[in-house]
Amino acid sequence: MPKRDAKQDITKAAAICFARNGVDKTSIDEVAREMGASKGKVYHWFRTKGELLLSVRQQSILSVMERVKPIADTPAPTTERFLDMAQAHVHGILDDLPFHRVVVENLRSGLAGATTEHERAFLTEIVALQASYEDLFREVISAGQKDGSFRQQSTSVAVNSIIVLLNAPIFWYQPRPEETETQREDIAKQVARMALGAISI
Amino acid sequence: MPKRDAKQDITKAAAICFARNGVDKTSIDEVAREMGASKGKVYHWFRTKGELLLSVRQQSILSVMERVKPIADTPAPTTERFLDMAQAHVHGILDDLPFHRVVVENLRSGLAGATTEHERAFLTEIVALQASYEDLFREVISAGQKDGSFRQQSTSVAVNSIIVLLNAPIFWYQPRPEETETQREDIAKQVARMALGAISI
Amino acid sequence: MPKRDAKQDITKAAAICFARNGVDKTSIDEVAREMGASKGKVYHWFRTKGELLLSVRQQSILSVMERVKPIADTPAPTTERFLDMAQAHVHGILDDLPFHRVVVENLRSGLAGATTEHERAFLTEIVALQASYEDLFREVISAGQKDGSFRQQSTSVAVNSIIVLLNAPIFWYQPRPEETETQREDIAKQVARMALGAISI
Amino acid sequence: MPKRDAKQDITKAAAICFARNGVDKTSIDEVAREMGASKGKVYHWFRTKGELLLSVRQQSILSVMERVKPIADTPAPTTERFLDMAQAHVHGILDDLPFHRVVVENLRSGLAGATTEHERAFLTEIVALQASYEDLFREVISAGQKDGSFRQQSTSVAVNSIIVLLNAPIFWYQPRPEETETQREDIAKQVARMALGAISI
DNA sequence: TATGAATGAGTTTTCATTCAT
DNA sequence: CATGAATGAAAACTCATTCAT
Repeated sequence: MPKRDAKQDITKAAAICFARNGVDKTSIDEVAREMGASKGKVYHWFRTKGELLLSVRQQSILSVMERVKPIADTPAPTTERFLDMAQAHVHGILDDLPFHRVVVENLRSGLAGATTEHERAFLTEIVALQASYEDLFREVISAGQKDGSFRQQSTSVAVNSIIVLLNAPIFWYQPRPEETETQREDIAKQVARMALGAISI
Repeated sequence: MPKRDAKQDITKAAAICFARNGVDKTSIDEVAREMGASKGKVYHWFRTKGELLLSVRQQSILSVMERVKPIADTPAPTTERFLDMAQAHVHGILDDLPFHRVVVENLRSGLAGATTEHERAFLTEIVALQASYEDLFREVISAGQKDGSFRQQSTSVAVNSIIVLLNAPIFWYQPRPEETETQREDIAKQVARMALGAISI
Repeated sequence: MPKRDAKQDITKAAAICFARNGVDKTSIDEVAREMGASKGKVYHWFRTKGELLLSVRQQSILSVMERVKPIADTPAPTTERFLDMAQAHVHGILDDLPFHRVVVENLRSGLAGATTEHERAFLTEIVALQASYEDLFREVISAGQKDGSFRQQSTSVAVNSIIVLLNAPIFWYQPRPEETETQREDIAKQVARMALGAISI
Repeated sequence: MPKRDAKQDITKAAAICFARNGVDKTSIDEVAREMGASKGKVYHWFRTKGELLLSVRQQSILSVMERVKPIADTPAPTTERFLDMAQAHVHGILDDLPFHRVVVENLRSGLAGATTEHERAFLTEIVALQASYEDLFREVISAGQKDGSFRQQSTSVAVNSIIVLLNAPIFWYQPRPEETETQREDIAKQVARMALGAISI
């Protein structure tokens, strides 16, 4: 099995378990059981539990970025561009809810718990990744403020708050068996529209 | 010492510890040490660690409600009323940051981990309290939608999202020693203004 | 409330709790709750939990002795006397099952756990009481061996074994709501008859 | 090390400790220390302390059964067969006294304390094993009642009482350093003889 | 006499991590 | 690469006991 696959399988299993019971109530044994392997396999690919959590976080950022970056690179007008980016973000959240829930619930423990040299290096990398993701929004908002589409205000506060707002469904969305696709579409549209309103003049 | 005092002292110590290291990384021993008492005292007043967390959550809701309710009861126009409520909420969050951080980071564990009969009863009570707090916002938003101040959209999604947005500083605000008061004022104003924009026409 | 009553009430509550969940799984709090009092009351009358267990044991011996001694003092022929004593013993066991169960299940812990000076003194007293009870059977068996009614064999082994046999219902008798009186009568008769057979020629 | 060995080693160490101080006064740490291993090892093989106790009980039944079953399968006349079975049972008890003491002292706690799903399943298995052992005596006693060797009486009461009687040495036999073998022989003979008398015409 | 708050030692259990195979 | 036995450091929780009221 190539390196990538093994690591991704484990990361996915970890995300599922972490989302189900919380990081601290999930044992490595449980993660292994989730993917039908033994504890040893997990430790073969990840040195510590913290590294596993960081891996989940990395995946979470990458998966949303994959959707948002292409739109950010578009030359569309700021308002339209922002709206599309926001909607793509919410869609990404809704499509992979457990993954993102884990991350949001463990932002701080990620910062505090990185004890190993290895972990710290990994964390630095992820923080940079997160920053580069936030920059996508920083840029479009900044541009909108310059061209008069968006209100003049602290860009930092705006960017941070907007991202929290776009993550909001994490806290209250309960996937239902029926008509999920349309529902998600509606939620994504509404939340993105609210985000636009939050920064518009 | 009357019942209230002991329980409140313990709850406060717990909030401090939970905020510092996270709930799972905090031992009951540490909570006891924080208030210069013995582990036994904590267990005399709270049967489980989960009950202690619920107590923190209860205080958190009550303290914000105390600030917001009087404004909600005001006959001011919806837009103005909403803006003031929102600002009061953010202010409450910023003034007691650690307390509220604990709660937001552990919303789901509160739901999943309530194993004891006692805990479940307590949780039900708190869920009702939280619902009654959210109703303050539900009502003003609903009123604004009727009188044409606010956009027509799902009220549930709007209320839930707005509350997450007002909680946003939890995720990024770092209190600094200097000029905190003005800073907070500015942040509260800006976030409240963004919230208003998020629902306005 | 006179001394006797308080101590007896507590002893009875303790016996009930001990029989229900075992001595070690019963807290003093539970004993207090059983009689609608507070932990402090128990500790006012008994210095340690071990003393409480000894008190249960004392009551157990006294209550059976009360039934058996009058018969032992009778001048009836050995065979008849033994049979009546045995039957009275079994009856006593069945009438106060929980009490006696506790004692039998904790014979050794009574010996090992007596740590306090006070407890040791109490234990000595109870061991003497138990010995004097066993003597009732020792005497009748001994007499029967001399007059040719009972088999010649080690009297110690005989006495010890007979008493265990007479206690046997402790291990398997389950009181049922219906027709208990006749049932008990039958069991007492049969077990007593078996005991007689065990020592007869 | 094969599975069997580890589990058996732990069970044996547990039996020794339980017999020495009682189940409740024995910590898992002590069991581990007894066999020069770590607490973790015990928990690797047994999920709970209760399961460990059940394992001791299982061994206890199996070891006596091993001695008695071959005799029960013999075509000897009922009286002789019963006497030999009884003697074998007492011998088994005396040879492994601590083991059997543990079991008898904790018969009920085994029933009440089985909380885990796993434990309940194990308990069911053991109850069946115990029943099959008792059946050996039920059958010979029943046969003796039919062929006129034994008194007509409730077979259940007889079987239960006889087994308690055969276990009696548990309560009073103190192994001494000198001349143990002959002593045991005598005790086994006498107790078996008493048991026979208890059911004979 | 009785109460119940407080203590702190002790117990079971869990789990990340290591390592021989 | 993968397994799973073994370790040992926590951590939650219990409870006998004390003591001020």
